[in-house]
Amino acid sequence: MPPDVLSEAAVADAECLADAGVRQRRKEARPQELLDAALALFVEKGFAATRAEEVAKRAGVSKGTLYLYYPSKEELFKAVVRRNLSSLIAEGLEVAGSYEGSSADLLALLIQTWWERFGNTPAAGIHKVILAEVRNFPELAQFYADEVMVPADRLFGGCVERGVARGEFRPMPTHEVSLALIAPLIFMAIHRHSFGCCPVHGTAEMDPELMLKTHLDLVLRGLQVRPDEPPAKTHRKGPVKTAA
Amino acid sequence: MPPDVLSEAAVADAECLADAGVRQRRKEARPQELLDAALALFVEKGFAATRAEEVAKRAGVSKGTLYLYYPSKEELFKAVVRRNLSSLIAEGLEVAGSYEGSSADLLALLIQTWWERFGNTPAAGIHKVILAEVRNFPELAQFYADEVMVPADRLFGGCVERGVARGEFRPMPTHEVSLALIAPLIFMAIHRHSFGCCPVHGTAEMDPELMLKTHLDLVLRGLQVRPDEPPAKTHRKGPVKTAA
Amino acid sequence: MPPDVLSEAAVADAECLADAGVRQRRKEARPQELLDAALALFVEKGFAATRAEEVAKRAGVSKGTLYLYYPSKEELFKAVVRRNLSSLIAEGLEVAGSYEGSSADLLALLIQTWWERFGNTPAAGIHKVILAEVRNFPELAQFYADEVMVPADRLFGGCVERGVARGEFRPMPTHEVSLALIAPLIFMAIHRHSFGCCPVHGTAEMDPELMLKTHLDLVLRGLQVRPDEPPAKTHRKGPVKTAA
Amino acid sequence: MPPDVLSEAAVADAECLADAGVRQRRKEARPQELLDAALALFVEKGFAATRAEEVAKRAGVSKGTLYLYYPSKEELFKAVVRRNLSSLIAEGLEVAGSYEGSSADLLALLIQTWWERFGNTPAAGIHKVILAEVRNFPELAQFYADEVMVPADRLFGGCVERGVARGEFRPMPTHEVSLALIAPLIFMAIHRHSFGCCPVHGTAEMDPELMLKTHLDLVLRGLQVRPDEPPAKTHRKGPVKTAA
DNA sequence: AATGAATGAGATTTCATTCAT
DNA sequence: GATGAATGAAATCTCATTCAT
Repeated sequence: MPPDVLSEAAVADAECLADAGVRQRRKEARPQELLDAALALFVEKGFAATRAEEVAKRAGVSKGTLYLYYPSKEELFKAVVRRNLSSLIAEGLEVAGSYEGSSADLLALLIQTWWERFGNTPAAGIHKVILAEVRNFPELAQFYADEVMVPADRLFGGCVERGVARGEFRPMPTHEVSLALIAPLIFMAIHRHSFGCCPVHGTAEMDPELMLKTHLDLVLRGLQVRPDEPPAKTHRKGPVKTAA
Repeated sequence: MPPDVLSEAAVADAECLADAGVRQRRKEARPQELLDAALALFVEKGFAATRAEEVAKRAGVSKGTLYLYYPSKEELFKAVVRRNLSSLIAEGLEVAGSYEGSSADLLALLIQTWWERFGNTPAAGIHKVILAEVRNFPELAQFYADEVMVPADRLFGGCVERGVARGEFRPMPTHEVSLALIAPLIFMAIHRHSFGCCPVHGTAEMDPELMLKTHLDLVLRGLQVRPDEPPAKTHRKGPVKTAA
Repeated sequence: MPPDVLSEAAVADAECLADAGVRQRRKEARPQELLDAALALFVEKGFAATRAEEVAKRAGVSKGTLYLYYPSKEELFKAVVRRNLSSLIAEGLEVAGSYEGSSADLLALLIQTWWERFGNTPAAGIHKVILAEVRNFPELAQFYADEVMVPADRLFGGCVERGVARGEFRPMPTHEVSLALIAPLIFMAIHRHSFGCCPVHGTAEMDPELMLKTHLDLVLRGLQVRPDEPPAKTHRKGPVKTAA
Repeated sequence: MPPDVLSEAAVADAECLADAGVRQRRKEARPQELLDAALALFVEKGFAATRAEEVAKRAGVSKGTLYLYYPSKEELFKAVVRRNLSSLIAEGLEVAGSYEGSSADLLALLIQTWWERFGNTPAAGIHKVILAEVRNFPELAQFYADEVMVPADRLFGGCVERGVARGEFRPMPTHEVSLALIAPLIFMAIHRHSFGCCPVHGTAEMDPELMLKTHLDLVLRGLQVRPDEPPAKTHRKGPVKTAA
């Protein structure tokens, strides 16, 4: 829907005789304003509990206008997901591709970047919504897998393999390590969007920076070949080497 | 009139002991049946998207009957949480309390047990629901923190501290390590309840057992003092050294 | 649930062969107990807002038992009305028939008696319910007219006519005077059942006794022929002269 | 069904092309249309027995629209009460304030006006509903007392006191006289809304005008000082003398 | 006769969506 | 294009009534 809607809008704008100004700017900004409003609300309340009218109000338009741009709440939801996740991975792959330093440093950089650019961002809340609602929107599953899970696995997994190939890391099951790397990050992001807002008695305030550092410390040390160890032989699951 | 009525009653009473009443038995089984149905549906669809009538139907009763046992959908949900989570931690604490072996083995045992008794169980899906909807039900936040998060932190954190105290583990920030330990487990559990059902193209089938082993391998190795290292000084809450 | 009921039943069962007593007595008392409970609740909450189960509980029986005696809530309501209104008038007519004193004294006596025997009694609340619900139960209209309105009119109207005939009262439209006599009484009774329970700020506490006396004083003085007046000619249904 | 709605709609249709907003006009008319529909139904069936959807249908709108204007049935009811009762007393007090004639004539005027402007109007049926349901809506009690009972007492009571002060009336307990004055009026109004619709066999058709005149005649004659009487000393709240 | 678990029609209320202006 | 009044399907929850025990 977005593409043709937008091009139609462009035509309409061209016909718009006099003003072409404020209105113009606003009209083109509309979809993004609506997606931003929707993201914020979906992340806060979830899909079902977010009312369409609220999204419209937060975007500064009326309920009717929302439906001018997105034919249903469900389509709006999908558009939010697409918009916010699709561009995520490219950047990471780019960074990884041209990196020259040690694999440990690369992993540290990727994780730090992920956190700054995404985990610490409202968009990270989308994971919460996806995980929660994917079973109610089965078509999202494939989308999420393609857009997020597979690339993330490739990114982090690739980095692990690089380390193994260069003799920096022990050979380990790539896929599983990749998950062990990313899971605490996503979990922490989700957590902050669920509990972070209204702090709860008895739970220590979590410091994400410390958490990040600790996690990285643990995993890198877990991955790295110890000075005293002989480089292990390859086996397990084909190309992946086990530790012991 | 009275005599025969009463003798009839006596006969009835006599039979009463034998069958005790299908009705009776059903009545006693109801709460569990309802909780099971509710758990399954909440986990599948989330709280808001689950209709009360659906829960009733799955439990084989009518809408009205559900409300005979739980006064509202929200109370039903709390009952589900209580029933499925509250007894979990106690057992773990007990095991940990009397354990004699190494801290690494204890952690391995706890994680393995957690997975078998909970993570690999429908009840693990509750985490998904809680994370997704806790902001709409603030009282649940505290409830969940008290019942689940705090005890879990105590259990795993305690184990880490034990290892540090015994010189087996490097000194590290307990709370953060605890989270790094548990996050991948919960994440995996949630993931299985979101995506596990309808497998998605392009994603490798995740093998939880391997994942568990790998995660444990990574983290334990990350925690443990290296043979060549001098036993580090205790410094909790201090700056953490990165492995690299 | 009421313990006395249960223990009583237990006792009855124990004595079972011999007694035929308590149970019997209870069974015969049931309808009245149910009607009393229903009266109290209907008067307090109205017909629609009274739940059948509440009536049963107040009568010390189970919901099912209520339906053993009355086939529906509606029939129960009618039975309550019948039971509580039907015997009201007879007594008054009896008193009036044999009275020897002045008509003013007779009216005073009737009104006082009405108040003591009925107006000041829970049963007076029925008027409230009838007036409120008669349009939802059209058949009650005729019943109420026959059992209450017509006899009351006859009682008080007859007394007025007696006074007129004996030259004590001015000739006035009997029916209207009768209504003017009874209306404040019923109104006061209803009022006490509506507002009397939870006193309201700003309204003076009403003293029913004083109200009664004042009303009687006003009306009797309004009715009675003045010493200085020539005894007026009878003219029912003719135009009524205003006092001023 | 509602004539006003239909005629308005017809007018609107006629102007349709030119106008700039049937919708607008309808929107402004809505609250009154809804209140009228609600008044009619509440008076006919009572609060609990009136379904919100029925009110909407009678006002010519859908269920949802009703809730656009009033957030709950209870609020709708309060709005009906406010709209129909709150402006009533002001007018009376105004009339009374500037009146120059005798107190008897003033009372006659007030009562006549009350009847024409209110008692003989659908709004009078509200009294029925209030009395019947006030115990289920305790906050209405205070509202009704403030808006209706206290002002009415002040109006009529003030008039009685005026008569006493000017030597026209015997000194009597103001509050009680006030009630004795108003009670038959309200009672009659309620009665007409309960029984007036479907006439009942055996009860004389009540002529409200005659009833009003008779009541007024009785009470005024009861109140007024007799020519042969010495003007009594003031003694409020003291024991009241019976006429006989 | 008595019970109370079970039912399901029905009431209130919400909200995604439409459409006249 | 933009609005927001209007709609009605659907969800939660209640309660009169039934019926197996």
